Amino acid sequence: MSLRLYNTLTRSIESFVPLQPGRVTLYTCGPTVYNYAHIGNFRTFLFEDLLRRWLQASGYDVFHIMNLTDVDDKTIAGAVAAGQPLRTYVQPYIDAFHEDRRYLRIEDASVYPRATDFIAPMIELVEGLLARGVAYKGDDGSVYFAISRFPAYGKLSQLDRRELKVGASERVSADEYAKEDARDFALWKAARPDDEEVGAAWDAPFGRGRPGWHLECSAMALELVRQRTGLDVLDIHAGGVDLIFPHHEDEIAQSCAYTGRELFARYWVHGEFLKVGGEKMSKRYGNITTARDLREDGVDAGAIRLLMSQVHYRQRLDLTDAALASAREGSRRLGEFQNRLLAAAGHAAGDSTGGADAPPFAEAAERLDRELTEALDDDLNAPRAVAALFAFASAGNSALDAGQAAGPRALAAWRRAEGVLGVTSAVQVVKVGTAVEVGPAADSALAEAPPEGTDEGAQRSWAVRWAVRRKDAKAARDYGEADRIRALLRGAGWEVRDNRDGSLEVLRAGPKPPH
RNA sequence: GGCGCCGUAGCCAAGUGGUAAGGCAGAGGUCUGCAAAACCUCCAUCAUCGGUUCGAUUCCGAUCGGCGCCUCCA
Repeated sequence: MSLRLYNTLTRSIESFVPLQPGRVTLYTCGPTVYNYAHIGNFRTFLFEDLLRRWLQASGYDVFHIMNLTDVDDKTIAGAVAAGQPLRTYVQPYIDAFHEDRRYLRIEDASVYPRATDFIAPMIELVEGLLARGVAYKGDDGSVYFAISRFPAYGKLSQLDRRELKVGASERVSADEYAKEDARDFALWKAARPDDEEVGAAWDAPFGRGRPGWHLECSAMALELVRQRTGLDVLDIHAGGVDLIFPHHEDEIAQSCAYTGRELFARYWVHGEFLKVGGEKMSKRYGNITTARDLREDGVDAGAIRLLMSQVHYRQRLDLTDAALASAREGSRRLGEFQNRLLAAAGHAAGDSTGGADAPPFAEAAERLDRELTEALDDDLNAPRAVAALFAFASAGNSALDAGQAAGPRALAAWRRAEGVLGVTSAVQVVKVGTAVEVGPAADSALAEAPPEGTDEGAQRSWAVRWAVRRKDAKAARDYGEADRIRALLRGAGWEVRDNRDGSLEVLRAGPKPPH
């Protein structure tokens, strides 16, 4: 059995077969960089990251394109308001996007094309459409796509089965009057003073202006895929469900009218929304949580990824404090297990048994491999994949408690699963007694409050020193003092743990320290 | 008005025509000076009402409730 995906184009689950064996071209609609992306946006990017990782884990060479929309109404409005050139205005948001996605462990796409770097291919595309007679120049100087001349229009969103509500859009833009049909969309927008002011206007044979939103994706996708594979059809195109109509529908119309192909992308996959308090997270509702908000709260990306992974990508997910807390705890547990497994398997590798897996581990590993594959191949059923990971952790903890040896087999299975899911929190464990971090100041005056700031080293040093004091108090059977110190550490987010072998450790679950 | 989605234990959630994964929380237990961690055990009949079926949570219909899209929108 291999990967099956729900294809919005056919509204059914299909076996995934790429155009070229072993290679996949994947295009995902990226952020419009006029602001910080919120985690609703990132839910989609996270689902695409899972798709990307699973394709790679399945052996495919994936060419992943994620565009950055740096020229549209919002970026231009922002640049005008800030009195900056478009490219200048947008740069901090591009940087922030990459920072946020790295925090969330979203793998690098192969390329991140910026719309303003692809003006030439866009102009070429518009010229092609004009030449084919499916585009026309309106009275306002803009160029529009004529839906009536592209019979396949509406296939993706099943427009033929719908009836557009009259006046569903409150906005009646000025260019309505320039179009032949109200549903026609702009390929190229005639330059306005604001566009000129921020450098968002380009000369073109059909008039000075700037690209329409839909055009950007078509032009960049076609250009990059042609460069890479020589083809003019994508394997997979992904995005959020709200892009199905009109964005993706319009991309299909432009691209197919231009290439003459029946398909622009062979598989269209769409992720559902993230909701907050029952409502869609949207800048419009003002219920935004950004990735950086969560990071500042000390949330490990593993917890966020777990939260998202516990709900299927085609199912809406409601973000609540309880759900996040639940995911943090689960992710922490996985992190603790990972620490144990790594230590055990690392130790086993050097011992006389040759590092072989004890039967319970060999069995658990085989099962995890199988269940992970079954789950993810089944339209990326991450909830089931995560369940398999938890089952492995439970079995592994149990086996470790029983003194069973973990070896390379168990380690490989864990790494494969966690490598795709990335749902484990980093749990810092510092063994106390090694004196490595204690230093000469161990018995000098030590502040009861943890050090200010985010210096991990200072935090850890502080915790270790107190832990050493507690160790001494405990050795002296001064349990009152030992308990007081534990409470002190707990208040700063550290837990003290006495192990069975008499060793002592302090640990904390949190975001990965900056690297 | 059109198209569509959802309603599973305290919370989140997967799934199946033959009596329901997983996570969090909770209860009891093992271990521990006390904890923490880990492990073990316990904790649902799947919104309501009809229908089809030997049998439905799983198919069909209706009802109630929540939500999304219909050219800004991940």
